[in-house]
Amino acid sequence: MRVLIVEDAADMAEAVRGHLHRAGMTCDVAGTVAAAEDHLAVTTYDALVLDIHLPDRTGTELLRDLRARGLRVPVLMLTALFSVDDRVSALDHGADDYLVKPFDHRELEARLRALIRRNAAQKGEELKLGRLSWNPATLGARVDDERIDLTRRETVLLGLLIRNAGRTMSKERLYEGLFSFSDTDVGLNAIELYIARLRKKLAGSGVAIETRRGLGYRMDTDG
Amino acid sequence: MRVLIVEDAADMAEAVRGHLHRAGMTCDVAGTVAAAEDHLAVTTYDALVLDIHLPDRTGTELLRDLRARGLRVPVLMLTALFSVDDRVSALDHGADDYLVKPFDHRELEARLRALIRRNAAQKGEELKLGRLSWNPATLGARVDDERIDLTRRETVLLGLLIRNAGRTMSKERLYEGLFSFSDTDVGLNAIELYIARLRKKLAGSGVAIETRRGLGYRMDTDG
DNA sequence: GCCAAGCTGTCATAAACCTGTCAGGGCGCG
DNA sequence: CGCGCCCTGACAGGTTTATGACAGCTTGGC
Repeated sequence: MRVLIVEDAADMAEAVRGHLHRAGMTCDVAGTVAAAEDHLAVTTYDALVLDIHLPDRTGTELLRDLRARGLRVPVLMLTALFSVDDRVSALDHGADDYLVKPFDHRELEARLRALIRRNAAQKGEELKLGRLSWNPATLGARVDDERIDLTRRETVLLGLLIRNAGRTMSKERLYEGLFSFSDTDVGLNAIELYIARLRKKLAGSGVAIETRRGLGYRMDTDG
Repeated sequence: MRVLIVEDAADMAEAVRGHLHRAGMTCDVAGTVAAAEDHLAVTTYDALVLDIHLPDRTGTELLRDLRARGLRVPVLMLTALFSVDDRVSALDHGADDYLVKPFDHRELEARLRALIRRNAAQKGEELKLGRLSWNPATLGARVDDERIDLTRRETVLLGLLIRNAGRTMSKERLYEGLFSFSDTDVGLNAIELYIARLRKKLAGSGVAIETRRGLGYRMDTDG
């Protein structure tokens, strides 16, 4: 769950970030459209929270550009105006939902979750590999019918690997998925650590995490 | 049991909310079709109580749209008119039941419960797990044949957990099911509290509520 | 109405355990 | 062989969860 918040009012942005973070989402903040585009060029997000009024350009313009480029990431617009025109305009430009300021943080969270879930549902659930299966909805992993308990980070890491089974994931890519920019100063070593822990818990599952020296890791059926 | 009340007369809406609340249901109120749609976009309800006459559009139109979208949530219509036409019209548009104002609140509650039960019946009744059983219709819980007394919130929480037995439910998800938007400022901590209380009452029932740190809670047979 | 009983949710404190660093050693590749 | 990358056990924080005590509200009985 990685979310980009595009909002120039620093206190507002921080408040939203705090709430979503507590809700288990990883958040980055951009104060301008330019900054937002920089983030988007580098990282893949599960959703955007987008203010309409920004210093350099309007959020609507950013949204239109994104859709023109074929990006289908869920977007929730924020607006200070309660006007049907604004709402229609936002939805016309490809927003998935909108919210009028001031809003209840729990409502923002709930709607965002709904958007992300809706989006994720289209991609299909319950991934399997060898005798291992993983369900992103229930956060459960099983080998045959026996459950394996994973911690939060292990769960995220397994998700990244199994969704890209057969492909080599660079350590940096995994790092990005696992930690947000605000997780200050976590060493790359942490990835190695979680790979090791995951390997231990996945022993005998018919699935292996191969090390590809200098390139990254690849999950695949073992043997 | 989460119910959305769509009614523009505030006093009427509040009265209904009060009664259903006392009957152990979690209620949200929407005064317009637009507001109702916003709620529906965010949350899943077990039933709708829908007035026909609303400020922006008619309840019938909302109902038709819902059915067109394939939503099969049980809907009980309220109408001030005693007219066979109105009744037929409502049922034609996909309402499951209707009630003519003024009505007895106990009747509303009974019919609503019947609708929910009918809907739940399709999904299978009387949930069992270990030596614990829970009846969604009567909201009663038993261990073997001995009844255990649960408070309202405990009942709702048990329902959420047992319906999703074996699945990890995030604290936020439980929170959504347990508290409505009008329960202002209830801390997430409250979930932990009710988990603790439920665990105490469920001791020796063969059922355990496991903590998955950072992820949520999971109910399952213990041992 | 009024009172008692019980349900609710907050707070503070303690416990549990997840996280990430470090360091020592292993292994592959040039 | 040597360098650099990777593995992994142990450990110190730090964050999340558990739980008892308490005050405000509701509810139901009288």
